[in-house]
Amino acid sequence: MLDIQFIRDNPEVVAEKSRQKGYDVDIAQLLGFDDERRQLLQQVEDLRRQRNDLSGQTKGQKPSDEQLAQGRELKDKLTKLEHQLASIEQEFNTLLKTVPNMPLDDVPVGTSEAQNMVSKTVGEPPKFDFEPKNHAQIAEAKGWLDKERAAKVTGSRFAYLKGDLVQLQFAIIQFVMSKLTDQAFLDEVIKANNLQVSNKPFLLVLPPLMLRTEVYDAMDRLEPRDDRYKIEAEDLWLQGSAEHVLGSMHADEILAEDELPLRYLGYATSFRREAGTYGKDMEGMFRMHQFDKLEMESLTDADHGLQEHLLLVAIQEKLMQLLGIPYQVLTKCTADIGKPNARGIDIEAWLPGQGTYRETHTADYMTDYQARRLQTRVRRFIPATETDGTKPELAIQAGSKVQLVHTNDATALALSRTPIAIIENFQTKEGNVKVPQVLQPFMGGRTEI
RNA sequence: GGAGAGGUGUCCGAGCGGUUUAAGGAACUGGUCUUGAAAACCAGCGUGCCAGCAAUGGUACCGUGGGUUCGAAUCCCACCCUCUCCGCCA
Repeated sequence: MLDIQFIRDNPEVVAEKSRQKGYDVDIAQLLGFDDERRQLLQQVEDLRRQRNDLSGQTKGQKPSDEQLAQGRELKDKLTKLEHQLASIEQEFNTLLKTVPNMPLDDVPVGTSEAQNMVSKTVGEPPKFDFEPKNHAQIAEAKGWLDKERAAKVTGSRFAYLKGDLVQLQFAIIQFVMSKLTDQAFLDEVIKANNLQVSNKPFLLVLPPLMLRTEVYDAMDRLEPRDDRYKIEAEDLWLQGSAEHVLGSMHADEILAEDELPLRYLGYATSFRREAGTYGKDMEGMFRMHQFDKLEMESLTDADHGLQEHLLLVAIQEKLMQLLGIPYQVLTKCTADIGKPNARGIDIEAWLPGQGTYRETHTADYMTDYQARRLQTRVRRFIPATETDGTKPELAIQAGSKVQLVHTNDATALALSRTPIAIIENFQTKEGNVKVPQVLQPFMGGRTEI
């Protein structure tokens, strides 16, 4: 949710930037509700003050008939006004929630994903002296992927993964966990990219895979609900990405400043209905209803949010480089970053089987937009300042202020799509797959599968 | 699933119709003392919203939502969650 004060102060900016993201929000109507609401609120608070005054007078003694009558009258007026206030507040809040986060200035303006900008290309697509196969052909020939039987049990977009592919998946998990929990690795990434961030390692988390409606909605990731799985008879949804359950972990908390940044590396199976993608990417395991993912989630204070975002992208890139997968970095345009996003980056891996780059990672920076509804805050210290003594009234006493945190999430590595990239880029003429060197220690030293 | 207990500020914890503008403690911040630190002592210290340039004032918040009352953290109802015991279970 956006700050109403910001909207009051910058109505044109909000209207324009919302439009850039593809949201048509009636800011004038929103501000009208806001005015109405504030006027009512003042009347209600005045009546409450009168009630409190009266209650203070009769404290410890029986109220007179006159006081009782007065109290009843106040109560009637209040009840009426409070109902009016509640209904206008509901309209106000509903409309306020529809206002998207403001994109940062460096986000390219665009009307569709076609305007996303390739900001960087790393690695050369491999050259083959044979016709490269796609991952489905290789995996099915190897017996690694069985979708036919999965269709029998669960329907389309599910698969049984078997054998070496499973081992490869767990090797990737081990590899990523070993890097992100290693301070030396973070130091290296921070230094190479000239970032001003903490080198605190990530904490491994196995989160719950379901969450309640209220929490999901507060994360602003519940919509479109068509793409979510609802648990029947429970107020629970299957999470679509570990950030949904990781980011909401600290809802309604006021964190201590020295706890930040909070960095989590969550491993979770993610569930997506893939509504509206019928017939798209049906081959292999590119687009599944369920896939495993390692996800980074960071909570920082407002001053470190953007640097943290850049760190997460740098980590994504470094992992891809270590694996040796060619990729490009996409700066997403205003139309393609999500509603709560201020900035969004995608990484796309080169897939020789498709002869194109395809999305394997996302990095989202939400500023304080998610935190406002989650009510995840940090108590920050304001150090005392002294003057030279000539104007002691200018000295500021030490104190603290409570601020919303900034949230960041980013794919560390998505299973299924990263194995696809490995299978296709490292395939041999014989239909085998060379194991990237960094994964070999986690594959029992095997160099080819 | 059955029975019982409970959800209060950053944390612990008292309060169970009107001296609560939420006791007390811890943590934290500043100070005194000290060579320095610890301890001790003194002082400060919740969050949101509304008005205001500000100082400040008002109001709300004691799991959530309703209700009773002149007045609710306190009473009633519903729901959510946690803990203990029993049962079931990987």
